[in-house]
Parts: sequence; structure tokens; C-alpha cells
Amino acid sequence: MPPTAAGIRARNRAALEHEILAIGRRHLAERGAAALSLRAIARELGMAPSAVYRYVASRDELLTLLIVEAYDSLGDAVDTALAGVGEPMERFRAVGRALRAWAAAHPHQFPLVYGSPVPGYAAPADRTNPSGTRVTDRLLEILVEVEGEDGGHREQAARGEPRTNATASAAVGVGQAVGGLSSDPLLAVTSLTAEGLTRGLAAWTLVLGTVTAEQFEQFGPEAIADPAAYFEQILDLAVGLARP
Amino acid sequence: MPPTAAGIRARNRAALEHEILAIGRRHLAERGAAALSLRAIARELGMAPSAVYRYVASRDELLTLLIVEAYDSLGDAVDTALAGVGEPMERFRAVGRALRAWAAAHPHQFPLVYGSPVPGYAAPADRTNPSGTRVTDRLLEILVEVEGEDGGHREQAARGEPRTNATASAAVGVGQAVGGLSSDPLLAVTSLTAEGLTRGLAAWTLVLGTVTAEQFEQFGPEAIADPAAYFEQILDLAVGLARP
DNA sequence: TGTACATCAGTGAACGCGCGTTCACTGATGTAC
DNA sequence: TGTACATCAGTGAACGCGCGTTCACTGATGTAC
Repeated sequence: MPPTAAGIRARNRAALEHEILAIGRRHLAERGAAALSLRAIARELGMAPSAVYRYVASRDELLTLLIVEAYDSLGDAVDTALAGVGEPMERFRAVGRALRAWAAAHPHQFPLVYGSPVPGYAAPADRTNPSGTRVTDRLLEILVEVEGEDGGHREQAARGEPRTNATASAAVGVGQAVGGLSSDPLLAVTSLTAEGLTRGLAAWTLVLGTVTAEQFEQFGPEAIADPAAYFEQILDLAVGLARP
Repeated sequence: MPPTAAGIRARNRAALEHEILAIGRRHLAERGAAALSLRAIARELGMAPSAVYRYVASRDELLTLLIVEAYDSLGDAVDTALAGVGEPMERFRAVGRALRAWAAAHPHQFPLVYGSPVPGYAAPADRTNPSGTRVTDRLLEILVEVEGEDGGHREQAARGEPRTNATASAAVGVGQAVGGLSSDPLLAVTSLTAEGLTRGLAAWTLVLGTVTAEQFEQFGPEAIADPAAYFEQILDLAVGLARP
């Protein structure tokens, strides 16, 4: 049994799998998810369309792979940006900046992760987890760090001081459900106060909303003359939201 | 010249135009923009596909019409919600609630207005204006009212007190460009201080981002147990952002 | 009121496009004795 | 080292789908004298 020979076939196979993914990634980046086509990929490979089916089960299968890739690409960018940053609010800012930079660099992947759903396709949840929750997980961790820093709110909650009914009930809901995103941060999340979680979500929504607005031109084209400077001001406001 | 006879043809024509728009609107609402098809509409009308071309120049033409309709539908909803509300911050809240309700009622129109662009289609700007700027226009008006209420910031600006360079330059850019959205509110907008405009945009971005997150399930499905209550808290925070 | 003509609505066939996916097949590559 | 067999990669034709759009045409509806 020559392991080199068997290794060659396997290596060819792996190489083609990579090439298909690479072409698919590029088509996705250049033309968007709706234009992703197995025939187009085969054309570029110089193969018959049917040959691609040796490597990929279907178009949806490939799209799912690429979506998971996109999630991980963003997750990696965020993790890289977080490396070595200690102070929680600086970590929050780092995540925001990483998201904005990643969105600018991947304009067709961004809507896949944070945009309107692809028509006629629903990503199987069991395939996109846990890549899909990486960013949110980091954020929840940061929020817990923030609340840990100034113990005021938590002590207040521990002492059983009254919150409004609306605040309390909505918060319980949020706590329960956000925890359901992934099992790991559940304990950490439930240690957040209701107000802390709401404020944290608001801060992140402001950042994500700003990136979305810039990316989708929700305020029209060129609405903001200096988006980078504007974004830094938004980060300031978001931090103010998270820590009143 | 029997005006009734000519009127009959015209009325038939108008009726069919309405019917085509109505079917298109429904298909858009039920299946999304990508699935909008002249052949499908003709099928539902019991006509030959070619017959539809008597009433609509092309598929893109129809999509443009429906997008303008969507803008106006949202604009009308906002205007209705604003009627009779005087206090600026209540007006802000009213716009937010109207947006959220409209998005929930029009899940496929919402991404058309505030979502990722439709692949292979770019709405001609001259067709979507001024319907496309109605909501933003209302908001800018409200922001001006808010700054008018407490004159502090404006007086401070008038006295020429220093702002940071970053704040000033980004704000000038924002003022210029946002004014470009429509000519009417330009004067009003430029009367805003730099900080006032940034804060106002942040407040609105928070609201729009929250609606977007809910609509696109950016935090995962069922992430928020009681979205309505959560949204009211967000409105509170947004108001706090706009008026520090 | 009647007739000749022009306008308009709608038909049906067709063109050309691209897609996903299946299937029987040819050769080449690897495996076991 | 050589031969018989099994596995695998890739081909090419085909099916069936739906789409936008064009075009020559038939009838009906309206208009002018």
C-alpha cells in the first residue's frame, strides 16, 4: 500500500476542493450570493458542470460552506483585533472597528452575515453554529467585564432595589433568550443586570446599525463626508450608552 | 366624440394598470423582490406574457414603481403617526414606532428600503426621490426642533467656543452631505450644531438598527423575548442620546 | 346612421439565456494477488 | 514485476425549469367623414 500514491489522489482532491471554494468565494465577493452558480465555477475550472458534483453536493451546500467561512472570517478579524487589548471599553471599540473594517473589505459577505436573508435559501442552523455566534459571544463577554468593573449596578440588584416592571420583565426575557445563542456564555450573561444587558445591546446595535447604514447607504450615498471620523464619535456615544 | 367611450378605454387601462401593480405588490410582499416576475403576473392575470408589456415597459420599471410605492407607504405611515403629536421627542418616538410597525407589516418591503441592495438592480435616483427621503426629512426637522428647544448648544456655537477638530470637521461634512438628501431641509439642517447632528443621527441609527436587528434576526431567532418592551427601552435610550 | 379607416388590446410562437441536476459512459489511477 | 480487477475523475448529452423580451398577427374598439 503506497501511502504516497493514495496521498496524491487525496491531495488532488483537496486541492480541487480548495480551488472550488476559492472561486466560489471570489464570485460571492464580486457578484453576491444570488449570482453564485455551480456552472459558472465549472466554467472557470474548465470542467464539465457535472464534474463539480464530485466535490460539492449541491449549490446550497456550497453556499452554506461559504457562509460559514464568512462568519469565521469576521470572527477571526474580531479575535485578531481583540488580541492584547485589555480594558473592556477598548475591547468594545476594537470589536466595532474590526466589524467596520471587515464590512468594508467584504461588501458582499457582510449582507450574508448581517443583511436581509438570501431569497430561496435558509442556512441550516446546525451548520452555521458556532461560527455564527462568535462575535456576539465576544461582545457578551465584554459586557460582563464592564459590569464587573463598576459593581454599582450589580450590588444594587443584589440589594433587591426596585426596577420598573417593564425594565425587569423585558430584561429577564433578553437574558433567557440571548443565552440561548450559545451555551457557553449563558452563565456569564445571566450574571448581567437587566439594565446592563439592555444598555449593552443598545451600544452594540448603535455600532452595528452605523456600519449597516454606511454599507447599505441607508441615509443615501455619500451622506457622511468623513465616515471614519463619524464612526469614532459613534463609538464614544456607544461607550457612553453601555456605561452610563 | 363620445367622451364616455374614450373614458371606458382609459378606465379599462387604468384598472389593469392598478391590477398589475396590485399583483406585483402582493408578489413582492409574499416572495420578495428577487422573485418578482412579469410572466408570473401575466399568468395570474390569465394573459399572455407579452400582453403585460402594453402596461409596463419592463421588469425593472415595475420594480422601480413598487419601490417608490414602498417608500411612500412608509412615509405615509410616519406622517400619520406624527399627526397631532407636538412635543419633539414624542415625535421622535412616534417615528420610531411607526417604522417598527411598518417593518413588521411589510417584511419584504423593508429590505427594499433599508436592506441590502437587490442584486442586478439599481434604483434610478431620479425616480425614487423625493419619496425616498421623506422619513429622513421628517427626522431632520425633529432634530432641529429639539435643538431649538434648549438653545444652549447653539448659543455655545454662536459664541465660537472651541470644539475638537475631529468633531468639527466630521460635523461640517455631515451637514453638507445630509443636506444633499433633499433641498428643502438644507437650511434647517445647517442650523444644527455639529454635535447635535451627530447625536441625532446616532439616536436614529440606534432606532433603525434595532428594527433592522429584529427584522433580520441579526442576534439570532427569538433573541429578544419581548421585542415591544425592549423597543420602548431603546426609544428611551435614543432620546437620551439625542438630548444629552 | 353608415361606412372606411386608424388605433389599440391581446395572442401565440419564438429566441436566447442561464440555471441545477441526473445519468450512462470512457479512461485513467490505484489495489490485491 | 505483472496481471486482473475495483475505484475514482471527468465527459457530454440531456431534461426540465423559468425568465425577459420581441414580433407578426388577429379582432375588437373607437374615430372621422
